[in-house]
Amino acid sequence: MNRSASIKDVANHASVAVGTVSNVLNYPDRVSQRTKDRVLKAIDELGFVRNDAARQLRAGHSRTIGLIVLDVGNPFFTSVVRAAEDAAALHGSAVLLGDSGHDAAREANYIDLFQEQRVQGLLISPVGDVTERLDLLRERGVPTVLVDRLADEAKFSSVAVDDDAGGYLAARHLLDTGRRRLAFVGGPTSIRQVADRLQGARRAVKEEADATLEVLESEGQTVLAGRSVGNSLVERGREGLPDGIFCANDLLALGVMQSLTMTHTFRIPEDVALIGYDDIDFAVSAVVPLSSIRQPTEALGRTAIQLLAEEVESQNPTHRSVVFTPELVVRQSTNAG
Amino acid sequence: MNRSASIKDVANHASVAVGTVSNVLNYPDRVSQRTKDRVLKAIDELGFVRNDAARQLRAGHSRTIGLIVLDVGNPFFTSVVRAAEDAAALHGSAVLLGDSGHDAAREANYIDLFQEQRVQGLLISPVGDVTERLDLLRERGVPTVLVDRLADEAKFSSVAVDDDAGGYLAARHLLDTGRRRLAFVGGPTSIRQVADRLQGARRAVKEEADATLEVLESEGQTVLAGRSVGNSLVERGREGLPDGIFCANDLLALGVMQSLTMTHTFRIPEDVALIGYDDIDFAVSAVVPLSSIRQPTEALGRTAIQLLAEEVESQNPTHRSVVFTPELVVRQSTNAG
DNA sequence: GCTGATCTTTGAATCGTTTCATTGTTACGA
DNA sequence: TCGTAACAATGAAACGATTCAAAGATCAGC
Repeated sequence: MNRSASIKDVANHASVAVGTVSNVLNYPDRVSQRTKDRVLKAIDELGFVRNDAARQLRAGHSRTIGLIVLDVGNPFFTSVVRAAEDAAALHGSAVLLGDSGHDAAREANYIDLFQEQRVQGLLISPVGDVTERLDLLRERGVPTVLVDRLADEAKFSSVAVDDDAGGYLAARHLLDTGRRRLAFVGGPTSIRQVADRLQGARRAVKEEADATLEVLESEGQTVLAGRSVGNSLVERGREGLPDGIFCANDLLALGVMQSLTMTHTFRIPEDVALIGYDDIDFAVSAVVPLSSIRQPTEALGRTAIQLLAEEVESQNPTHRSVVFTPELVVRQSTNAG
Repeated sequence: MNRSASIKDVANHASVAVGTVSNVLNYPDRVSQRTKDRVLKAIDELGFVRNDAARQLRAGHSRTIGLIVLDVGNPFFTSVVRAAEDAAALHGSAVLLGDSGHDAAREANYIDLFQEQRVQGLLISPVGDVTERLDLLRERGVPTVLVDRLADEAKFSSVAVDDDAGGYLAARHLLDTGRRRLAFVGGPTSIRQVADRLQGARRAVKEEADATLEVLESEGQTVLAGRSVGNSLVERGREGLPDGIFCANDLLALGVMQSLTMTHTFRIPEDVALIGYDDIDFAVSAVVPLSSIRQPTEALGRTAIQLLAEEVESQNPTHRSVVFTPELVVRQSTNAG
């Protein structure tokens, strides 16, 4: 590969000054039509592509935003990424995406890389407890917005979804459709999301004097864990069965559904209503389409970019936390009609 | 945010020349311990972070590789991305990830962005037929490797998985376990992957004189499409049923499984064996754990980086195509034992 | 104390773009 | 024809890191 054409080559080829070429690219109105045509022709003939490194060096900052997520494979983050990219594009910025895969070392790598790239700012869904690394960013003056994690407003802006409200929504829906013997499936409760969703469910159940909530702790958040809980329910027989089950995520719910429908002793939703959380793609195509709680991922991504833009523009560092309320999606698994 | 510290600031602060600071960063052995300590202390105190734009401008190229995939949410690509990132890290390069979402405009945006960033090279899983855009890259001399798509070796290197071999593997497995009345579920056959997998299956069936292969075209590649095909099978009753079903992907297979297990008239694998393709996470946690064909995504990502490295280093453009053979994963859905 | 070899450090030049003060050109009314 | 706006085009300086020839320091050996 030959060294690619520079603005100087274009200038020579079009017999103009380098400044003129730059003007064609950045302030086309300042240049006469004749000259513009000549320059554009030269650009085309030489296959000139702007060298962003030089531009950025001169400008002192890039036109990119760093986004580090825990797992790009997770539909939640995929959707956030999409929305962030689109929102950033409106600001004329591009998003550099990093996937930490829940690994602190990878995360640190990306943070360093993005700092060297002089990103305008950073959106990050941090791994574990990373106050040190983040404090360093703050000292360096890199505008940062935490995604899907609440932050000390004195330190960072953040966007998150209210899991307590989501839990309330799910349980309230079960109660509203006449269920009274509720069960919560999820675990371990050391995970904040699980704990919050349970807490929200408890809040709803307290509103009905005759309603109860049983907690069935699961081993993780997988289909298999759900099936295992489901099997233990099946063994109880018809009498002991709850009439409404709220699972901390859709995978668990699908597992529970597998157990209950396999045995054909219980019908969903007639005998037991079932609701999950996250509204993954599979929810709609389950054997019985699964009701769920949908998180406003697009709004999350869009707002994250907006908060970041605010941080970038404002001089004095005032931070905001935006908390979104999730949304109930009713499908057949809770809807006898 | 104050302008961040430059190498010159560090040099002043440590009372050395800028060249010395650069040496500390790039050739620590050339610098005496005393000086190194002073410089490192200054770097620390000033919170200096290399400006990659300046470094890259001087170097003439970046240390990044562009990777554009069709859908980061797709586990196939997620895994390829992981492997590519790890392999690139060994070469001292970072990966810039772009998600085209099957959208040609987004893809074009990323191609332009990455060119302006002067990436060392590009890995791309292109949207549709994009010979024009790619030819432009070739003219510009941007080393490019196609991922998951065979390329004219005169033009590009590429890595791909042999779908014909995968189809053969799946059908051969059904035949090897005694099935003779096979069915292929997939569609539309205009999708290359679907056509190739079918072709491979046909090849295997031809090897057994008494075996037949019926093609059941599906409306797309989703769970619902699979269920719809499954339902039509159930309606046929026991007599007309195939005894081995190969689905062009796991989603279809899960849909077929839903139909067959719901009705409890047919048992998997005793009455019908079922095998999918892709080995998605859900395959193992299906009601009946699903046999599948696993694609060697890690090898794909790793090799793509390697081919790219070859292109970058060699002067004359000789291209290679590497085709991987997928792997059979046997689970309960085809295994009566 | 001197020589020559080895090890350190220096600082100007360079990469490609943008900026902006300056110069050059054009057009038009007086 | 001249003066003067308004508009176009120019090109040197700057951004921050790396490179490398050259200068400076150090030290062993005599």
